[in-house]
Amino acid sequence: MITPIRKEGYELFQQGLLEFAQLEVNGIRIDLPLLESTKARLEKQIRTLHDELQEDKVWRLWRREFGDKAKLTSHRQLADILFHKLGFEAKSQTESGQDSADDEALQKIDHPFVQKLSRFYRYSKALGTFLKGIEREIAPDGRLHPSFLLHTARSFRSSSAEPNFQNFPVRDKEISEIIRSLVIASPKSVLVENDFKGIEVALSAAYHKDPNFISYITTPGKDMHRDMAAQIYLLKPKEVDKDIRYGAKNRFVFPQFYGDYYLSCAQALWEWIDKGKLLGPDGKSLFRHLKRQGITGLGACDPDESPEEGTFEAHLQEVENDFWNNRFRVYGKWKRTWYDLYMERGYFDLLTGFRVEGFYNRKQVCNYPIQGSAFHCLLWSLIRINRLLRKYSLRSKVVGQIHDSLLGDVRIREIRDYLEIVEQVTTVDLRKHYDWLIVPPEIEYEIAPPGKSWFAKREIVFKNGIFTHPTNPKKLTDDPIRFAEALRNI
DNA sequence: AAACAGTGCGCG
DNA sequence: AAAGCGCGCACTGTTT
Repeated sequence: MITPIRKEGYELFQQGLLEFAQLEVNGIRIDLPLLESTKARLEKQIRTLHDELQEDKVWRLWRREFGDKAKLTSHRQLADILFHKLGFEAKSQTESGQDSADDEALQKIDHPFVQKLSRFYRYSKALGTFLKGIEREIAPDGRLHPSFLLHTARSFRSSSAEPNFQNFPVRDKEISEIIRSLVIASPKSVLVENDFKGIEVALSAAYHKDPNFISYITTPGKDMHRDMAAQIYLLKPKEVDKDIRYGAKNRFVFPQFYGDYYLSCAQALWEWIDKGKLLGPDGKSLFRHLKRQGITGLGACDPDESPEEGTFEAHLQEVENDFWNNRFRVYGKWKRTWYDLYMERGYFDLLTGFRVEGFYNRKQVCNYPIQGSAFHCLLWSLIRINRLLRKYSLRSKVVGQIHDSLLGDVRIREIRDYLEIVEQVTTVDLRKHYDWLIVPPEIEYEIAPPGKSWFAKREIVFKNGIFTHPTNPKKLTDDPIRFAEALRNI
């Protein structure tokens, strides 16, 4: 049960709904000829893979087992073939205790049929969910009009449907190119994406106010992911490279913030040494370095046994303990008292003007305020940006929203005006409005060159009306048309 | 035919 | 004490 406890929360959602409706009306332009050709190409690739798979002897076994009911797309059948007929060892189970045949499991099986099947599933997902979803939902104006909703997410964020615009592929570069290349700008326009930088981290700080945490975020040169990487992999901070830092950030720090625990982190971080091809200070495998530091192996990672000394899992237990009780002890204490207060009162309040009542577990109680009000910063900004776009009669439109980012379909002549509005609202007005935002919000700028798709977006730097290259501090230009031309060369 | 549970996978 | 949080959508296989 969500209730706005203050007029502010009520107005945020009421006005937010109106602006979401505006986004839905604006719609996202789709490259229709490319959609048709991409679909045909992908269908052919999938057919080929399907035919090749059906020539494999594993498929003959599969047919023998399931007869006419045999289907390459049945994970239930696949699990039976892999783990009961072919004798591969199942390494993970589903929630109901069945052997899991998801991609993580498939990647652990070194077999040509299984690896081809994994590719078949990847392409099938791109076609079935995304290409067909886009095709089905395209309106007569050649645009997608996804719905953006405020009444479905339990965490007080938004959701998107018909199609879900918030899960278009981005991490898998090959699939991302297939799908995001279809999203294009209107005539005389470019696509502009603005992401809040670390807005959930900023909200987290606003709730717990941990001084060390805040110092990490606001002090130039300080870097919590680098320091955690050093502690986790027993390195000096300056020995931490990009890949090592990436692993610490995404396999320890963020999972810990959301309530993960050392055993699952230890396994993920250990696996990353191999996957990320991590190297120690001597340029040889990081495994070797850890061994020299007295870490003999990962450990059994059995939740019922306490970790054996000298294992990576034992080390991670110490790292986790230090993380919550020393490094970020104020944050750790906030988690405990925040939950205790909820248990006592039966509700918790968000900084953005909502009261949350009902049954929630410890993690939900600690995560919802952060996730929810981080999104509310985006929502508040959207309302304000749309009003200013109308006030100045600009023809540029916001066309999509993904929790902490906005997608604009921006007239080339208006690029500078649009970005100035975004900058003013997200970094100045927002901070003034939510005075509890003790970490100043920052916004990032990505633009697709004229004539290019969403996939081709490039990061640029924009400050005080001037566009610059992200690495080369040389001023690009302050003229939007010349700037748009210059974008082609970034 | 429609509804449902289970599994899997895309995103922040 | 338990062991990341939040969404929407496709597909299988069963039940209504």
